[in-house]
Amino acid sequence: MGEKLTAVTMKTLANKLGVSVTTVSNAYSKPDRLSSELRDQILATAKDLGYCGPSAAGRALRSGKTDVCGFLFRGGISSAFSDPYSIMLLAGLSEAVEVYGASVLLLRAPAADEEDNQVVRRAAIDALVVGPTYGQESEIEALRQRGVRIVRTEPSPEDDWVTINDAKAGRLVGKHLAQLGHHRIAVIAPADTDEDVDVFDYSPDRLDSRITPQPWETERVRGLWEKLPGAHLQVALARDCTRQAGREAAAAVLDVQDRPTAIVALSDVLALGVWDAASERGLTPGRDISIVGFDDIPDAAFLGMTSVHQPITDKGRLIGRLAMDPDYPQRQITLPVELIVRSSTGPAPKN
Amino acid sequence: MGEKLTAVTMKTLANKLGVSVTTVSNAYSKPDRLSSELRDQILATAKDLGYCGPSAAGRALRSGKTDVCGFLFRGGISSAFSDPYSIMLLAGLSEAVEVYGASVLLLRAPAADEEDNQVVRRAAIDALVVGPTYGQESEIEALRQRGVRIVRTEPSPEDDWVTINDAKAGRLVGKHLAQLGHHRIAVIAPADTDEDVDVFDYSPDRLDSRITPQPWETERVRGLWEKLPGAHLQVALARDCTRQAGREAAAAVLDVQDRPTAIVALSDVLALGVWDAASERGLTPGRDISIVGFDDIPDAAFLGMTSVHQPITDKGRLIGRLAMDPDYPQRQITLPVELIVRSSTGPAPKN
DNA sequence: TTGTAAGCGTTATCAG
DNA sequence: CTGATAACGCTTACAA
Repeated sequence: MGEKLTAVTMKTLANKLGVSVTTVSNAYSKPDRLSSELRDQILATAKDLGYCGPSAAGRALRSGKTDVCGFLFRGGISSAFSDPYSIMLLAGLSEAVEVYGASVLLLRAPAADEEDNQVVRRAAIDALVVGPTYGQESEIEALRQRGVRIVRTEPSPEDDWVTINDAKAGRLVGKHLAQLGHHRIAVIAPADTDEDVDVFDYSPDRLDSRITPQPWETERVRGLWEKLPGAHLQVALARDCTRQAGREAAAAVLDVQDRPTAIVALSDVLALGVWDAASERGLTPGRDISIVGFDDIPDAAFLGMTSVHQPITDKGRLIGRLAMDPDYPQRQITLPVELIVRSSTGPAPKN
Repeated sequence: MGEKLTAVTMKTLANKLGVSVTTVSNAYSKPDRLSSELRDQILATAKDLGYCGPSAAGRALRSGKTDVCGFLFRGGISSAFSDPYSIMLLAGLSEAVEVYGASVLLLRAPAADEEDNQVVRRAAIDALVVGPTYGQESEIEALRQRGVRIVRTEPSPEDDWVTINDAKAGRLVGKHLAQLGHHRIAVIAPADTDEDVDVFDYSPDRLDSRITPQPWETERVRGLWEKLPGAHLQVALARDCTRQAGREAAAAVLDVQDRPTAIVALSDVLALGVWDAASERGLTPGRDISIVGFDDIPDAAFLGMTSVHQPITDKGRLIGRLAMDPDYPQRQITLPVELIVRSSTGPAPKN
């Protein structure tokens, strides 16, 4: 008994050394404001007493800085981890954020029907990275009012963003397929719905009426359509953005009389599923059927997938810089895209 | 001018409503301590004034709780994101942690030569998840002293952990290969070094002398060895735990006179690289050469990889529970492993 | 059911 | 170069 279990704080150090708390604080955050001998002495006693640096909470409360960058996931976190795109983005983001001595906090966006999500609102963060817009923006608004810097992956008037030109990406694919003589084309789009695979002839309105497409989806299809005048463009909705869903959606357009000669998946993960479906039917990609994806993820590149490359990791890095550095000059950035032609596309088979 | 830009706090609300700060606080954290009318009124004015809930910093400072679970990455964050194992673990972890209203903070473990990493020490977290032990444990020690709960993926006397029996996993593979009549076997192990691929005959000491293997590596090889008495066991070191590194390491053991009839990669990512290397040489896995991996990740399963399954996502979930719930009864858990035989293994070719 | 007062650990400000 | 003092926004005893 009589055992004193007080936490070691700056005060403890200050008392022990006969200096003020301010000086101890300065030893950590403002090294140039005290003699280096005193600083060394303070750091040494800190190690002695088992003091492990300024507490994040105290620091955050007083200075408002947390050195944490939030990353908001749409829907379940698991979905984000099953998508190489998110993961590569996250990798780049973490890398950049690290340079500023900060870390990344994973935040799950509340579902549209959730009242108000305390988890996101309460987050102690300096900046928040937001992916494709999701229904409920109120949490983001709340954070913005608290002074949290918002960085997006899609254009937004009031926030910073790093994006690509999705319409152009679509056009690159459209042009490529037109040159190869494709006329019957199917688009596989993620629907984020629980319903069965749905197939319909494309028109902008009809797409909007079936799902609430995210801007990048709308834009990609629009660009594609623009370069394929007169083509027969179908859309098949995939349950979600996974390989398996892509496979199922592809099955729906492949198992019919006049199957398309080319399938465009709105992301490479889906395209991999398309590849699976084609292979299972004895179709060789690039010869019997052309397959195109977007994003150019390694797994797809490895197989020889023709895809629209975007610098995902660089995008993440840039987002990280914008998030952590308020003085970074360019705050709304469009990154280049490029069509990488590989073996999965070829001339439309004549039959 | 004269514009007052004060942050909206509980005090603002309290003044506006003529109640005390305590009551406002209770409206958020202890709803049963005030009448529901008053609570509703408070929440309404909060929305009015644009108050977005208790600030994490204040809360953390006063109560000590942050509702954040740290996840410590070995080496660069990028490496963790390139490994499906880490990603699946993280997915399970996030899922569980979310249930407790908490989020996950990604922390990069400092390199062995870094003095003291403020980023990890300062982290405002309730619990820390630590993967395979890395050299410098002092950061972890510091956090433990601050009352941060430590959960590991490998057995540790003083902390909580969730692990698998790696030796048993190795034995399952050894037994399987023995039954198939394999005698010349190569093991691909990740070395985390920049040196060239190194190949040597296995013995426990020799492995330790070449690299500093992590416990799970040592155990897996030991188990394997145990069930393969008299076999010729080689070890090839891969640069890191990536598909490409696995491919390079496999090349080194395949391009020789008496190549092994079976290759055991210590993780499925490496095994995929082995598969690549074999295919490039016209060898069909399961017929011309047997390939076995560990972890049973989807990409490998898809190809037909024989692998030791471990419930990675469940492991993550369990770790999350241990991290967030101090009262969870079982605190040191070993999860089952199971050999899944697929097409990548077959009888040793006689030649 | 509500209020009062103290203090969590830090940093900003200003004075020596 | 160093120090005293006052917040930062919240929760927690305890008191009413």
